[in-house]
Amino acid sequence: MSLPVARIAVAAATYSFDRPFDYLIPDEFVGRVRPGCRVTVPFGRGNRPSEGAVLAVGDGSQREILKPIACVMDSEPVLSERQLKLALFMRERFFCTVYDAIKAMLPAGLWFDNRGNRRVKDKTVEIARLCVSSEEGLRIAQAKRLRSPRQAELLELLCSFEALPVRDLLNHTGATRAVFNALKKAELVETFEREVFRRPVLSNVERQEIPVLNAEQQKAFTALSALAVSGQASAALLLGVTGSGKTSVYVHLIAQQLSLGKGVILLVPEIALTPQMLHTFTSYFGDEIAVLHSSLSPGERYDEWKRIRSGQARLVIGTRSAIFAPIGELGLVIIDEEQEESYKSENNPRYHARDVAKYLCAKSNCLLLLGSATPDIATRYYAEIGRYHFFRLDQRYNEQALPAVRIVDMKRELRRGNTGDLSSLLCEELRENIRRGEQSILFLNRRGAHKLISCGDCGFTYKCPRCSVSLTYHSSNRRLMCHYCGHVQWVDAACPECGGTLKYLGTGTQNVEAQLNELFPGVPVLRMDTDTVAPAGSHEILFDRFRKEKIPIMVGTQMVTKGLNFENVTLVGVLSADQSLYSGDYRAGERTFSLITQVVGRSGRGTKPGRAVIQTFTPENQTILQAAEQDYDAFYHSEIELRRLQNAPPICDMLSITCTGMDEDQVRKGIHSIRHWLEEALSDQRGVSVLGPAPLPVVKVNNHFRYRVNIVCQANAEIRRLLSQIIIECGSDKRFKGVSVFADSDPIDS
DNA sequence: AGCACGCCGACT
DNA sequence: GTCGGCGTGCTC
Repeated sequence: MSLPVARIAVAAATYSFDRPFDYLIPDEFVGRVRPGCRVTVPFGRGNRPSEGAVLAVGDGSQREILKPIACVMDSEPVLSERQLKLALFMRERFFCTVYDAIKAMLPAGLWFDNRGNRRVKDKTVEIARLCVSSEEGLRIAQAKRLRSPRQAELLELLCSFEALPVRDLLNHTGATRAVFNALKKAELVETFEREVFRRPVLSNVERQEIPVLNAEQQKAFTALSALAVSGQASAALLLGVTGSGKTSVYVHLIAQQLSLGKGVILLVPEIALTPQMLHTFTSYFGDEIAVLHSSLSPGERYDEWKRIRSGQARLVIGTRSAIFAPIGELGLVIIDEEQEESYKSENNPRYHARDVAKYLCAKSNCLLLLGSATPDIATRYYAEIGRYHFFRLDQRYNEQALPAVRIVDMKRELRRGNTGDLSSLLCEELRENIRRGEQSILFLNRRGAHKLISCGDCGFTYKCPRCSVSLTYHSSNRRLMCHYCGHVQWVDAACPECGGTLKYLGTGTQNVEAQLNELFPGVPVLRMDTDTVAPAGSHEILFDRFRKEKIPIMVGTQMVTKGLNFENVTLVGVLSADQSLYSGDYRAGERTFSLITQVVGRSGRGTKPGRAVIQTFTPENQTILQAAEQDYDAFYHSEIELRRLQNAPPICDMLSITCTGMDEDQVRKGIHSIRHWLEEALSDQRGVSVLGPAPLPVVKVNNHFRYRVNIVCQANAEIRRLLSQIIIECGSDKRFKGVSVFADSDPIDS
């Protein structure tokens, strides 16, 4: 005698004991409990109820004493077999529980509140329909005309349609609900509920033919489409300079997959998901599109998810988590601007959408297309060594001149007695722009919250003797520190190279605003930084004001680098190009390059030519020169050499273990013992080195201190298992009380 | 994590 | 005698 048993991933399990648990399927649930359904089960000694997801169903022997499933949350599976496998993969890859992975895959609207109601209800409309034939209906309407003209009118209208939403019916006739109810009572009409979707996308967009490709685009498309229809898994990089029309190639590939009956996911960074962009895609693909991004309401998100799952929408456009869209038969995944850091999740599960996409494309035997003008160094490297196919679009059509870029040596400014943040050249240019009624954007590079120390005379900066990354200054202990290996040293009284004065760099937007007010009294300045854009969506309002009110100057951090086109902006100033260059991270150069190229690209988007001024203490720095020239190829080649020297990704992989907790001392002790474990376990491994521990660039967040060790290695299953084991052991070690531990691959410092 | 079980000290 | 302190171990 065997019993029906379900294997379940339980929400209450923590990473240290996350494994499938077997539960009995009670008779009344047999058939309803299927893989991919969520259930609730009693868990632990106290049998407290916990959510879970059914991974498999099967038979168990009777001898086992299993607890029974308490209830079934879904009448239909909400996860496909593929998604269940993906969740298991994510556990191995991203050091999270299976249920963590599952939660990331499903829309929040699928959960219940504490009263047991679904938080987001299926939205329906009430539809009216005739109970009699339309001829019959018209006759009755005629007969009723004198006695009840409103009813007659309503009835007549309904006769010319099959069925009509009650609301529309009443709106058109101006009748009240009572009139309609009378008809219903007379059994002339009936109503039923029809499910509708809350669509975030604009409907009534005029359809448009997909764009014609030029010769270069056509060549890339031909090669890519051959890969896409080959029935084999592949990955490709499409390196297309700005204005080369990558999107047109995407559109053709998408159209091809849709015509083959396959689904497509197009991932974009948050900022790229603008109404204009959606409008364009809607004009090509109409209702086939579903949109998924963070500012949808739970209802909208849930409905888009259902439209995808039912196959009504087969083109998904969305941000990071859209990679989990429940597409039946996946034919293609495109990641646009693939170097964007927003594709990596900063909290549990710490997945990178690109890794998930790789997995899915491999399992679905389809093409993963990574597109960018400035790809991630790692992606470009893989393309270069043949791991990815590599295609380029080098022609810029609708030719727009690149902004004229000038680099200002801030050391010289300092020598000339200008101690402010604005060079004399930039001031002149600003004045000129104000005079002409054109707008300017000043970008303040504040990446890396800590200060950088640089020589005001020769531009010297401190480098770690072991890691060849810059050291950052910690005002708390007044020492320099390396964020990879934890190396610490004192600051010299004078520049060790030339004996000049050491300068502490790092300014805020308020500071710059004050300087601008002094220089240009009465000229309005708009400030954009994390402080001024606290409420969600408010930066759109600020951008809008900037555009409409033609405010002469905008000063901002990160968010001004991306975003929309401002026709009237003809001057861009980068105030502290160095700041991110010496942030003490192996990605510093990459980040600086893309930051500068992006911000320079904000200038001269309209008909007037643009100018850019880059202020730096190291005007001879190669990365800054390459960014000013917008020479991505040159940058790639020098950067990859540097990575080779540093033995940094993509030459090697980087894994990390991080400890966080309220008690800094405990966290430090914890991370040190982790370092010792790692060293011991990896001592016999060649080509593996353990760096750190070191504090994160911002050591304390929400009263939690954060310290990290980095493991430079060739990441394989064995090393991942070791990390997993270490995290698990920390969970049951009393020295780690109050300290939480997590692992991450290729962490982004923040 | 969260809960029960168990083995010691203070107390009506 | 027992009530409750926290340390220990397990979760189908």
